[in-house]
Amino acid sequence: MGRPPCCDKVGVKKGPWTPEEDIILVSYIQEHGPGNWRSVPTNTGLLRCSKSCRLRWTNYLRPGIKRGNFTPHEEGMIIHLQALLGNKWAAIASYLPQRTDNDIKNYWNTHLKKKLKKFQSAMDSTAQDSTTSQFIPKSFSDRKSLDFTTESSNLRLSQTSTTYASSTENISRLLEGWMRTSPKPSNTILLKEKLDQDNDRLENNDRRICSSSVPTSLHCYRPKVEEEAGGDLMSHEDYESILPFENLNNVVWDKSNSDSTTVTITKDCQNSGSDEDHSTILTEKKQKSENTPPLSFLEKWLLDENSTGQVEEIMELSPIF
DNA sequence: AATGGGTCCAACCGCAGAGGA
DNA sequence: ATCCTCTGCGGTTGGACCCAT
Repeated sequence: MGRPPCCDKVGVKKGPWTPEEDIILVSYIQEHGPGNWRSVPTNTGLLRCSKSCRLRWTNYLRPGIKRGNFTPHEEGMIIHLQALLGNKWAAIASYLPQRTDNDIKNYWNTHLKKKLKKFQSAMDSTAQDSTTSQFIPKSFSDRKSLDFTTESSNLRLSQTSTTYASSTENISRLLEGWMRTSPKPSNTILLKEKLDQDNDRLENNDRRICSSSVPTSLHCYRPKVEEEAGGDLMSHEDYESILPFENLNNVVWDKSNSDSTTVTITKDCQNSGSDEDHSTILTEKKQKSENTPPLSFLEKWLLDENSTGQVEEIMELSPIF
């Protein structure tokens, strides 16, 4: 009785996209802008369903997507945000605007889960003789789906790009210029506005975080740089400057409430010239679990921009553990 | 060189929510 | 209120690739 799958029509092509298809899709979007995906296959002659076109654009062809290896800092952010938010990849991706949720999800499933599992097992093995196990966030230790494979996934980190992957990167680069001058898509809203809304929600929600308070799909409302109308659109620099975690300089754990722990993460907005409205990037009210410390050293280094070396160190999981 | 197993990731699937008619 | 379309999201998978034998 359910709706038939959207892509099961006869004649609808599946499988990897070819460069020719990408060019057709990109050309069409250059002309009409993203959106109204239903009409894309019809108008372009692409033998793809609308959903496939949207996904291809969102995950690969859209300008501003960073491909290639994740930096240790990005890894740390993903690990921390995953611990905070769970598998809310879109929400996590909103804090890494250059990465897609699909990318982050894949990276988590293929790399980080294993690393964390190794880390956890290593910590478990030393838990008997010390209190170090308390440093593992409960959110990590509760993860049930972590698989325990210990193969050397790092060896494959650099293998990813195929020739065609680099060609899509080139298409994205080409589009960068277009995005700077094209009219604003209908679904684009100001990031500032969005953050204000999020902050308002946070205020109204007793400054506690919930999944809906996290800006989702930030890509969709990433402001255009050098927007023609000027107005209060942010510059690219402003936009980058308010990215959460980029300049974290203050992490406050509020334990005043005995039933919960609230962490408020703030950053300097030195570049934006405004340090009040957007300074509170992420406020979380975590349910306080039995022995979970409010801020483990692990979380701290994840949040500490200057701890990249430590991130790499722990990520490499030296035999010390 | 052949091949079999392991790994990775691009793409697909199915569901749910939003919004309009 | 209901239906339909569009879009977003998270989970899953198939094929390509790598490596050891």
